[in-house]
Amino acid sequence: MMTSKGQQVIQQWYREKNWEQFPFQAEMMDAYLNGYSGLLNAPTGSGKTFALFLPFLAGFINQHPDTFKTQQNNGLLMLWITPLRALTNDIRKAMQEACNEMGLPWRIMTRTGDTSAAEKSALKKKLPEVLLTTPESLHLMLAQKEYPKLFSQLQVVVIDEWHELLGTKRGVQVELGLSKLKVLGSKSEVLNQKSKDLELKSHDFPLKIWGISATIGNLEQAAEVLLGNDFPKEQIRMVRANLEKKLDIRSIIPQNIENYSWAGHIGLKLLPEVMEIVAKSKTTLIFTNTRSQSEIWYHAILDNYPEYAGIMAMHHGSLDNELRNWVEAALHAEALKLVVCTSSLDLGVDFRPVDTVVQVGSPKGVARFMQRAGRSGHHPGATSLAYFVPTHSLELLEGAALKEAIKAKIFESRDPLLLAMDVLIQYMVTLAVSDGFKAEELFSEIKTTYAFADLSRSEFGQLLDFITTGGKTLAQYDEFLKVEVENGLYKVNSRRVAMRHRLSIGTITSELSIRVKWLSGGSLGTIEESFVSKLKPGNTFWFAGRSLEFVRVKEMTAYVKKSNSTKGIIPSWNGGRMPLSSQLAAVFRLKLDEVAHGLERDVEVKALKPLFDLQQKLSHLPQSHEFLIESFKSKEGHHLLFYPFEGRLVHEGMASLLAYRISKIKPASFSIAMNDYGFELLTDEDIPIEEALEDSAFFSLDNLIDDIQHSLNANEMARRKFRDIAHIGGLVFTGYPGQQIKNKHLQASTSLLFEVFSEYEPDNLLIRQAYNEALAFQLEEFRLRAALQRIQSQNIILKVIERPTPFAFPIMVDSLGREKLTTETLEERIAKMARSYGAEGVAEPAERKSRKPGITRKKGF
DNA sequence: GACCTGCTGCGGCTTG
Repeated sequence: MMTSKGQQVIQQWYREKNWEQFPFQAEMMDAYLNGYSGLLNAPTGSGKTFALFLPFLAGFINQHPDTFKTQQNNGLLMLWITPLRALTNDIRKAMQEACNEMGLPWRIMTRTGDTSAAEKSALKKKLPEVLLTTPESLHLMLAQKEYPKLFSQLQVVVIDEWHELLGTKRGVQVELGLSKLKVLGSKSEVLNQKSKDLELKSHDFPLKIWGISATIGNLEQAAEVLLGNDFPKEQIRMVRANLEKKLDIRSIIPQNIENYSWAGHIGLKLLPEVMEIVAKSKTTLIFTNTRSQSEIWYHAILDNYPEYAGIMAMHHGSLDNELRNWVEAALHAEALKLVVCTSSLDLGVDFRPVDTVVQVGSPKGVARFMQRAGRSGHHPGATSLAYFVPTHSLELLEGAALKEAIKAKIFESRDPLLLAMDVLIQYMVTLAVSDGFKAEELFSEIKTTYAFADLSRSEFGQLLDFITTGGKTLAQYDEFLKVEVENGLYKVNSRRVAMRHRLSIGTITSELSIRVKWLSGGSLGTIEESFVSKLKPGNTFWFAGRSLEFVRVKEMTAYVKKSNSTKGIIPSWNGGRMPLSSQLAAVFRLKLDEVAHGLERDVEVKALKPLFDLQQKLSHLPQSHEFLIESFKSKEGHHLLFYPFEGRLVHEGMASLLAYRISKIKPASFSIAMNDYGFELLTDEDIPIEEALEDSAFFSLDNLIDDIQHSLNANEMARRKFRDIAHIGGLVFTGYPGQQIKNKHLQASTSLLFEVFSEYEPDNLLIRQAYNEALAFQLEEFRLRAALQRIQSQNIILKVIERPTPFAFPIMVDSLGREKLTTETLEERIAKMARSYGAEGVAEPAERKSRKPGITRKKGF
């Protein structure tokens, strides 16, 4: 094959930079120059930015072989979208340097929330050749008058980190944005072709769209979603980097498994073992699952290993940005030996000096663990070293499952969202705010997206009604009449409506948080309203790794001063709940089956032998064709324990469902507890479980939805989902920047809307969406069905047990957490419970306790 | 207002 001028220039420039090291770069160049769009599957640190930027440059040079060094442009040629504004600056710098070195007089700019007003207006006057932006900022651009001009010269759009967006509403927003760019881009290219007679190989979609994605279970589908339904299949390419990353994963095995905790999730008992690893490593990242767990670990290390003061830092999403940036910079500068963090450090730039990663507690998913493990040994060819620290005994088996899954290359999928009406409504108003839209034109554009392929014309009609007249229900309220129709053009004429809309573009909603500031000025981060409300002036709490005395709260800010107290509570945040992924759960069940068959391949399984022996002795070790139920009586009542090993969300739904089905035989009220492995039904009456099991309907899928509606407070679940939907759909205004409307008011108004719709317009599309979201995300209906189906084909083993088994114990401890009034720490209560049940293997508060800091894992006082 | 272990991410500054 002839190499074009563009390729020669690029190759010459890139030669010193190890082009040959990444063979996929050549394949990418070829795909791009031949007019393909598609998906590049490459991890961070593989030069993926250049893999797309350089082919684009080569294409440009080919179009202007003699003049490219002087070629002036009057428009945007490349749009680069990333989910993280922090990434835009690094990418911009790298691109700009490349252009400078090649003598190309180009400007690379960013447009995000961080871009100054001056820069934004500069952008409006003269567009750069390359613009780096976020999905939200793209939509803000679409909300500008005469936005088509911005994109009239556009040749390629790159969606970086597509796997992070796919499966979220931000992803849907990207799909909608692309459907518009495709129309604008193709129109302009047709013009270009006529006037300049460009020689392009493909003409249907001259706008190229490329996604960059880490490995996920559904890459092919990821490409489909990105490109939409109308993209010609023969114009799509998948380029795979196929860079094998060597991983060395080791579980930390508690020395005496019989004395290791059966329950719990903090894992501090293994602190000495972890610190041994830290001491031997150059730089270590300790990943925890929650922000409060990071604080707890940081505090414990500082207390027990004071020599780490100054060379250790913490990083999580509620810490001030300035602090987080400092930590990242210090990591790069190799000034830190240890960072305790959450997944906030998952993203972003690579941390080259890191040689060891420690994961405390189950990462709950294969991909998440891979990504974290990959943070260490960040040189091409280097081996990543990651340790898994179980926080309770049985979790050790997850370590074995993780290794197995990684070996078998099992990855989670990101399921694309369908028919997110709230996002669509927002988009429609966005277009109405700028130049307005024609209904039929827009409908056909929207139909090209994967998300709205099944949108019916009548549903679209309902949405049009909704934004123009408020729909059936809200027609009397001016507040909701946003869009007007003039000669078939849907337009927003009110400046107030337009501005409010621009203020609320985006799909990320969050709880109102309180900023924590020193009395002397300077911000530490944010904590939640509910936590602050429990503080009294003079109280001490630990946050951002410091002991703080609460002074007062004023205008959404909690003022604090330094405290010398070594005791204090640690805030916890209400974040998302991460159930065990279905892929990891499946491998976990596989491991359990091996255990039941007496196979002891893994060190983890060997170590757990005493625990499994006890489980077998007291009850049973289920094989893969068996389903274990344990029945047990105590002074609290009748306990039933079920073990689907399917993740806690599914267990929550299944527990309510089965409780409901039992109560049809004999009325009773149940209390429910669950973890990722199973769930417990507890009632003070005798449960007719044998009778229930004889009925084939017990685990049946028949009447599933109906029974779920009866057994769970489906209304309440939908009402909670509706709150976010109402925000995104623009039904409530969250206030001007800096003066947010009180949470309680918003709560009340979305709740009211939910009721009004439910009563007068039950077929309302947003209400329907709320129920669907509750079913899909809260209940994981799909997994619930699959689990029920599996159980139906299994042999049910019902064991009457004398006392809690190793499987049962952690679940029953879980239910302790819900008791409202107690002054004991969880640890004390576990110990007490262990004594009262005579359960073996439950550690008394260990001898290490004297070294431990005065942390109680309690919320509030 | 509910959650009780629970991550991450963006954007906007003027009307009525």
